[in-house]
Amino acid sequence: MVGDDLDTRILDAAKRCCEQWGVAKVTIDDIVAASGASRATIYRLFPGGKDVLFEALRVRELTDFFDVLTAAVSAGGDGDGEPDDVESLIVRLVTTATAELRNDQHLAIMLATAPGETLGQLTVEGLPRIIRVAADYLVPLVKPHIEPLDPALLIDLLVRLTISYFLAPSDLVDLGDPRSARAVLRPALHAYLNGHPTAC
Amino acid sequence: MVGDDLDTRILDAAKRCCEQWGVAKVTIDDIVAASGASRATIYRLFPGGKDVLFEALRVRELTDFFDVLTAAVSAGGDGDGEPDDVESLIVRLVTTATAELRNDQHLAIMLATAPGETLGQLTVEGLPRIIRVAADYLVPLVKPHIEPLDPALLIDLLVRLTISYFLAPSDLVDLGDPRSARAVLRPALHAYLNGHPTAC
DNA sequence: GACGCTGAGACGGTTTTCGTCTTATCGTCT
DNA sequence: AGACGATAAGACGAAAACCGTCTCAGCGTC
Repeated sequence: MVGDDLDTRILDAAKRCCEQWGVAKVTIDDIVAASGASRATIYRLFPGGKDVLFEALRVRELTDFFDVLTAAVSAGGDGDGEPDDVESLIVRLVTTATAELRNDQHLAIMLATAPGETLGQLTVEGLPRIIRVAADYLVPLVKPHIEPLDPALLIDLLVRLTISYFLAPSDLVDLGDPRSARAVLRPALHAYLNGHPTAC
Repeated sequence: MVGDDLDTRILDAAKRCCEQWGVAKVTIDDIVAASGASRATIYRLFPGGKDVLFEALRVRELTDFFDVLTAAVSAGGDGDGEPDDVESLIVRLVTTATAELRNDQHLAIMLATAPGETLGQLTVEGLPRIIRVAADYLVPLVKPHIEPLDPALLIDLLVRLTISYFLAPSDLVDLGDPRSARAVLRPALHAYLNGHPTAC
């Protein structure tokens, strides 16, 4: 932790400050105090101040998330020689992502201490980026299985569903459970693959 | 909750703000927004601003605490006709107070989100007031049993012990457990009653 | 209708925060 | 050793946030 890069140290400090006070209440000086870096250094590494810094933090959190997700999904291929069918791949993506969200300590704290800010990042301002990064990571994974259809649309849909069921769990569906996830996704997925993208 | 007194509404709002951001980061405008009261009203009810307001909040929390404590201890008198011996009374006080501290949701949140501030209120700046209020409530309870000794000294001691064991539980003592509490308190109590206030 | 209480918010003064800049220190490379 | 880049510390003026007070309008009560 101590020997990390300077920018990592600063982002970690910003993350801690965030958890304590919420983005809105954190000042650059708080991050200076928490990171041990000097004000000048912070502005050199993140020119633009708080906005740029927290933007960088969000990007890092997001890529970390998808690094873990893709690693877990790739490693978890059952036989790991023969690729599974699309449906199994999708189910594994969704269930793993759901589990990762539910285990995310930082996210839980942020939702508890600054629900407004955090919900915004998950559902409004932040959603386009989430979908973009998700596409970067996951399109290559699913594309070979569903060509020639557009994989980006599928990912877009899955991201929205996963986040919605994470934020507001349903009595009828549990996307953390492979059985339930498969039951929900199968019809939509087949419709999609047969050229009838789900209504909406 | 809505029909409460204005000052109660404002103090409740201040409490919520506190839990979210810690006293240091809360502004009058935050409390205005959270309470629905206007800035003018807040300054009229708490002339002096944030300091006075949070002071009032601490006093309220404190008196609430001891209201609950004395009610529980009084009601919990085993036969409730014949008064117990001093030792049993003291043990009941300490165990009940410990349980109340451990169940205090607000206190737990404050200790988690603003440990520095909160610890200060429990151990340094705030301790004199805690002891003073404790004395107001508890001296009448114990005085009849230990006259002609000074009950204030005993209360002072018990407050400090209870807070210390709450903040830093020991492997050897559990002041939430009557058996353990009695074992710890009996020797000190007897020494005190026999005119040898515990060394220190 | 007069009166008191309250919410809304304007206002100037103060404090905090920002973003830049300078200086001193430290480690590294030559 | 000496030059150099990176960094911590913190000074500085400008901008923003915050404070405490004040006015005013709305609303219920007498």
